[in-house]
Amino acid sequence: MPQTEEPARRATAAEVARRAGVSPAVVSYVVNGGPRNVAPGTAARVRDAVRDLGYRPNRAARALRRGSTGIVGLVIPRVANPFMAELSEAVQDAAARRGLAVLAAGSGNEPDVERELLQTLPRHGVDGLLVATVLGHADPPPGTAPGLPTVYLNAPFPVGGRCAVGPDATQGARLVVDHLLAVHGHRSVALVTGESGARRAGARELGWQQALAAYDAAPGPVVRVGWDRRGGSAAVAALLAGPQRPTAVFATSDAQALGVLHGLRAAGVRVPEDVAVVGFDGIEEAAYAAPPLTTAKQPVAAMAEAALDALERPGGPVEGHQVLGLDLVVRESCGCPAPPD
Amino acid sequence: MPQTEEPARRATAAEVARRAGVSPAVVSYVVNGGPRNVAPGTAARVRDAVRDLGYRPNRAARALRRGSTGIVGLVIPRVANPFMAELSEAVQDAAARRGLAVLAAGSGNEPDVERELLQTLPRHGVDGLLVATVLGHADPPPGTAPGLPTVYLNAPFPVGGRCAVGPDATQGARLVVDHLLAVHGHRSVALVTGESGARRAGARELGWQQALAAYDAAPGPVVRVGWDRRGGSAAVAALLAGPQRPTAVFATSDAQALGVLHGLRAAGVRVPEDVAVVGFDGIEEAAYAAPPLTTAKQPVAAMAEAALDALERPGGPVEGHQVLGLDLVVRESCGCPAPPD
DNA sequence: ATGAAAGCGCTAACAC
DNA sequence: GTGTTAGCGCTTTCAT
Repeated sequence: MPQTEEPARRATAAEVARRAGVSPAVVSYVVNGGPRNVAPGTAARVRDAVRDLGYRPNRAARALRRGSTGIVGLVIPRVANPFMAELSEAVQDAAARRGLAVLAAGSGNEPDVERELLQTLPRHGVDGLLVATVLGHADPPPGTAPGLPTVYLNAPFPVGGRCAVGPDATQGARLVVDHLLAVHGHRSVALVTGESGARRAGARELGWQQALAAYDAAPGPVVRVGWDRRGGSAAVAALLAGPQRPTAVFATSDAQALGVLHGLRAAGVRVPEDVAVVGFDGIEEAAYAAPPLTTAKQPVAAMAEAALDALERPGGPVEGHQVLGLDLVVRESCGCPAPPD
Repeated sequence: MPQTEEPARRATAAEVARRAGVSPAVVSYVVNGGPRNVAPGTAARVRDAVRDLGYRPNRAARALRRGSTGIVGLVIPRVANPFMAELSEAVQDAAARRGLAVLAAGSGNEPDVERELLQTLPRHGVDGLLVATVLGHADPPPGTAPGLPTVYLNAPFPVGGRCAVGPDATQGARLVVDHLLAVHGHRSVALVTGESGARRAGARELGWQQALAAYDAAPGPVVRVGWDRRGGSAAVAALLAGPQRPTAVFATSDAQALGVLHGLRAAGVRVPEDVAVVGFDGIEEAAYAAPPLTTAKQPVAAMAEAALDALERPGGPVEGHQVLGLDLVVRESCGCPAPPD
């Protein structure tokens, strides 16, 4: 066992100070790089002592004293929702770059649970809160602890009186639907989207309408289902039952689009030959669908950065709505050819 | 604005005490239900004051005093890994039931980052650590902070000197491969698994070998690739290139299996007609693959519960390895018929 | 049954 | 440039 045995009990700043022959204040100055200067020699002695003792500042004490913990809370519907998982990862990465840790909590899509999370997370001493809802952001938004910096993430619309960042959902929707119309000549494009009432559906729905309008195409059938794969799968019956079957489908989330693909396959309908399908989100899974899904990719990394920027802004996040553009990712489900090997 | 305006600054125990006409000690007794008794009338007054003031104990102060935070750390490779997302969700749910919060951090599959996380997470004041690696658990395991309760999650093998809980990976692998052999009569089953050196591959590989041996079938080709979809996809070339093409493929993760499906489709090979494919993990996505994937479902909820039980055990987690069984989930990729509608 | 008071470990204002 | 010291808000021992 050549390994140096670390002390079971953690060293305190006072112990470091004693060992370095200085006062605890100086230890603090050195560890935190301020607020007062320390002579180079002294600082070196302190750093040695810190190393020798394996000293790590006690987070709780620091938090108590400073009133901040270096932890941000993240409220999402479900981590197992693939898009939310990718967004979470982006948030974690961005947070890690800033020396912040992320306390994530899933609401299970339950507004009540979400409301409760907004109460309990602050109790865990988070410095700020990132709230990403699928259900759509109610107006007024559910109250977060007053005084706790909060930014709404993945918000397609402004959130009354709050700071929000999100995708330019209308632009993204227009992008994929326009592709269907312009490149593949579709004129009957169905919409598969979330339960009505969710404001989030609105922005994507609007993009679909706008794209259609630009080509003088009448809106195809609209079917409202859950935001997940199961919802998309369930939508297929309605899609196929209508008087005239649409030639293309725009699903407002990739999960729904994947469900649509699944349902279509079970029904023996070929994609893209019989019906073209496009999604929205740009999750990794979409690239591995059969056929690979054409979709609009959300700028998750940029959204995460923007949200943390807003959260860390001195003076707190400022009311407003920052939207980021999406990119079109063309694959085969729209009817485009597979890329040459 | 009928809403009661909450005070911007949080109420302290002292304020509650003043309002209830008692001492801070009594507030603590009431809030924590101990360690001393309080007269019912007094307790009621305190509870009223707590409600009126919207009092929430300051976590940092409590943590400082008690030396525990109610936060457990979770180290995973990537949240965007679908299986890890489902495992995370299970951990979060189980933790929430116990009043614990989860601080999750992804290592991006980098052993160095993981080692670093094991150092930094404790600094954030977590009470315990759950470590779930894909890379396989090195022996000896990377050192966590001494004295910090740690349990290895998703560990298919015992972790030297540590507490570990994981799937009975060998049994799970046997389950799916046996299905291929017994029900569908395959005798040439290829293995798609992770980079060699990862001990985790071993358990699943062993199950494959055992199932084959039980039927006197020779081991099919083995191809080692990354644990993700891309790995599975990349494995296809090797699978198809061999002297005699296997009639079935066992991929040791669903992600790999999904990649195999993708690669096979691109190569124009039909599943299950030309080649059967089975996976391992039981992620939601598998149900929506084309064709829907037959797989072994990991008991994520039970593993999460077991891990937290171990973590919370008075006296700390105890060395050992607890394995939980998997269930066979039969779908179409093995050659079984689609369930009647 | 209740209160007074010490102190968890750290930071930063203030004194030298 | 460095030391002294007063708390941050809470829990809990000890005294009443």
